[in-house]
Amino acid sequence: MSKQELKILGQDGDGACCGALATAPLDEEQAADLAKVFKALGDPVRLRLMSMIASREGGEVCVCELTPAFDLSQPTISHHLKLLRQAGLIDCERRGTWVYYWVLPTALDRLAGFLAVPQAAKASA
Amino acid sequence: MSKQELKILGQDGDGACCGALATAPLDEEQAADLAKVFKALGDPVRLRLMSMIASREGGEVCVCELTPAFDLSQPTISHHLKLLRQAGLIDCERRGTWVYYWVLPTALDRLAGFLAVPQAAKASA
DNA sequence: GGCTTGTATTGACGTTCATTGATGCAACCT
DNA sequence: AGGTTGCATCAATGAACGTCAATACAAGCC
Repeated sequence: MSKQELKILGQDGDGACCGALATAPLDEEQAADLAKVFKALGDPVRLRLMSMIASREGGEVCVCELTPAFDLSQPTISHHLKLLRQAGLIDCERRGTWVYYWVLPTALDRLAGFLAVPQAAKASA
Repeated sequence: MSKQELKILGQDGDGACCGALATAPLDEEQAADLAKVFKALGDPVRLRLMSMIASREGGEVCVCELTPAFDLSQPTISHHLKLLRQAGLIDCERRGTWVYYWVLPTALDRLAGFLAVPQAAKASA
């Protein structure tokens, strides 16, 4: 079910890490990859989808519970879920008739770590 | 110099806080406000600008140092800087002939805190 | 005052994106 | 098999976005 996802926010820690934003200037490739993830979060509908999935007890939500929460058509919700999945922020699995989505916590943590301003830089603020 | 900036990422801590994404579903207004900030980061040029400014010794960068780092026209860079400023991520000040930009660390920290998955939710992952 | 340099704003253009109705596919039910 | 429900894909449309050339504004210099 999980086809193409971005690898930047994967499990291993070779590339960008803690406070990378304020550590050194990003090169074009890093910036392009990260921009895709932030762009995925840069839409109110997708942010609400993320929070609805992330805040769910058990961590999984059926699409049938997400769609009626919006004044949008079902294809639109499906489209947004696809973008979030391609950004590597969520994943899904078909279980019988229904499809369940969950967030990838490591992706969120890595994004958070990327943004957090390192202590060293806080002095000169 | 600083006209309109988003207040979501301001100094005080009444609204969304640590791990808010995974704590409860966002309402439409919260989602719309936050989406603007993530959207501002959802462009490779703006991400590079952010990292160039944030990683700068002293925390300030003159526009005249930013513009030549890109294969883009000066108005385009100015446009991106304006968007970052309107998102509340950076601020600027004119000093004689030149304009200096710096990041607002609290904004980044609040974004990072918003994304970070709280410990409670990590168990069920 | 005029000239030059640094930065922001305007207006236009091409591309990307969000949204929809129609359609397709998968799984259940009888 | 036929019908129904849940979800994804397709094709089209209007809005938003990134970019630039031209222009305007601000500050220093002659």
